[in-house]
Amino acid sequence: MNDKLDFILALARERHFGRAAEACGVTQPTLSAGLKQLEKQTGVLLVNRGSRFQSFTPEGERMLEWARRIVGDTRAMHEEINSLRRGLSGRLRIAAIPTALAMVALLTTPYRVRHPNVQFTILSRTSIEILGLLENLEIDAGITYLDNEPLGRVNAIPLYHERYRLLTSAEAPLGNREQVTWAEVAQVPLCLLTPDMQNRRIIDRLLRAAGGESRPTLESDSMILLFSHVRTGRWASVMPAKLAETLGLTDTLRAIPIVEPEATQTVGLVVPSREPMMQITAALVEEAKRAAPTLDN
Amino acid sequence: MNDKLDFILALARERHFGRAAEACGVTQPTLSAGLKQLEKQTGVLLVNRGSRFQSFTPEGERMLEWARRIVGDTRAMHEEINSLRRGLSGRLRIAAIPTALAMVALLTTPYRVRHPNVQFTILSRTSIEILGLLENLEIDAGITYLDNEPLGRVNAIPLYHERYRLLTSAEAPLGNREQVTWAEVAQVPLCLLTPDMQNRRIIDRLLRAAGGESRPTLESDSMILLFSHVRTGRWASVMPAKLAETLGLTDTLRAIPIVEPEATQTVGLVVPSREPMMQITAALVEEAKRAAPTLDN
DNA sequence: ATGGAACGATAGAATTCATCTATCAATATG
DNA sequence: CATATTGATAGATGAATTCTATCGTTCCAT
Repeated sequence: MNDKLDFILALARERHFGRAAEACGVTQPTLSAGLKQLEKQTGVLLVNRGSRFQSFTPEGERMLEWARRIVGDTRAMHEEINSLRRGLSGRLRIAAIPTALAMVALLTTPYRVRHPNVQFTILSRTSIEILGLLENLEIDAGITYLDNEPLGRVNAIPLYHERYRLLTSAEAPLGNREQVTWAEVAQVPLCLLTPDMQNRRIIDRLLRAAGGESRPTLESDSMILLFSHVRTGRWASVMPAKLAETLGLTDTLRAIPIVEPEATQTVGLVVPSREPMMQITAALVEEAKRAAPTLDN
Repeated sequence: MNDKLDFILALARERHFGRAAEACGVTQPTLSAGLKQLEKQTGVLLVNRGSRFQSFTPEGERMLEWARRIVGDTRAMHEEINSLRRGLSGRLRIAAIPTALAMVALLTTPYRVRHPNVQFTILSRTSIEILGLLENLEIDAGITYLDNEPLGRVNAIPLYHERYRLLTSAEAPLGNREQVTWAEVAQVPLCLLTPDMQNRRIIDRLLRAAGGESRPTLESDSMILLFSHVRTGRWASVMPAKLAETLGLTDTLRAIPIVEPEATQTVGLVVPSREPMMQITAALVEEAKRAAPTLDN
């Protein structure tokens, strides 16, 4: 009867019977029947439905909470038993904000040395999406901003402080400066992430605080796209220092510190706060604690 | 697949396939098949068996840990969903040490006023057994000594301090005293609990510390039996003050404080330390916290 | 209004899965 | 050495799950 809990988790994710069924690898009538069975067993309506999925009832919400925990524990159990047999193995699912993607390798590389049988899935997501995925057990860990959004029921391990650089060609206006102010940056046409990204919202906030306005010439949800534009020498962008370094600077491409204020954002690892942790996740937390001191130059 | 976890819990309790099967309400082959299925699924041997149950493998022990948690959470989930519908209901299973049995009513009575639909099962057990039952989810809460045994993964709520009285007829030797010493008590023939009870071991320890020896004339595992003997006026016993009061004193039956030292033992409620608690258990904890200040005169 | 698409519920058939009874082999016990 | 106990195995039965196919609503665009 406990495997039906997968159904209600999937339904919470998809908010759609058909898609939830597909996600569970069953047909839609099967999922419908499973939910109906849960409802019959508890004697309570779990889902408000009228020709389509509407919402969970309060009882459904509570069951959802428990289901997350129980399903998570069940997975953790199997994972741990497996580990006892042949060391840490399985697939570690991570989601990171785009600006942090470049540094994920600094965690995964030493991780892989220690635990060669673990496979990785790494997704690029917004900070909000990351928290949702964590909540729904669709990922094991996230890398995101720790300061702004309320994080929910997760453990956070700070990794480094994001510092901002104006990324621009040496020939462009401001291109020869040792540092620039946010007020000056506000005057430059920029390539920035789309507004659903927290990085963009942070930069917008800093620009506004400096009396400027954010009117980016170009928006994208891909850092690679932004960077490739800047690299032509005809565009400019604001990027975290670490990312700019990773992507590579040239003589003509400069990353100029932005001051007044010298803003920083804490970026860190977030994992579900469950006791005990899945070993595969615990090992990542270990790696993060090991790496953190060396990251923050 | 998750309902098979019941099997391994039962097997841990009974250490016997047949009895475990009976406890689960299935036949022995069913339980055997269920375990074999778990082993096939995880690919690990869980139980060492050679013509009979021997032990769990390390992997089995780990799965046992998880199974306790998962099964407990599953129960808690159903219980909570039920509560949302028609208030707190279900059966609250408590085990208490014999000397604390009399005061259980001080918790259950106000509990019942607040939650009339909850039924009770109350068992008399030794302190050791109580911890085992808690561990195996066979009871929801225990009432036992908090000071001595290591408690394990439980939350403890102190209720009161047990103080000791010599229970004896007024005509007997020492019967006219306002207080007696442990050394004096050691000289009297006593009715005491059997040595598997912690209360007995505590008293033995106190008697020995006073230079005496414990040679009780009569042993029993039932407080009622002890008390009924004392009541005849021809026997004496050492009992917690609270218990003596509850059972009722008469002109000829006196409860004399024992000093040098004036020993006390903390008695309290213990519940599984799981987050969140089952509501039915949480309500008992509330009751305990409410009652505790008024209990310790 | 009306036709069509999307969504979830329902019915009935096929099949898988769990459980039972009966029995066996191995081991412990006297 | 005889017997009882314990857990594994085999085959039959029955229950439960899942599937395919279809239906009734609702929503939306024409």
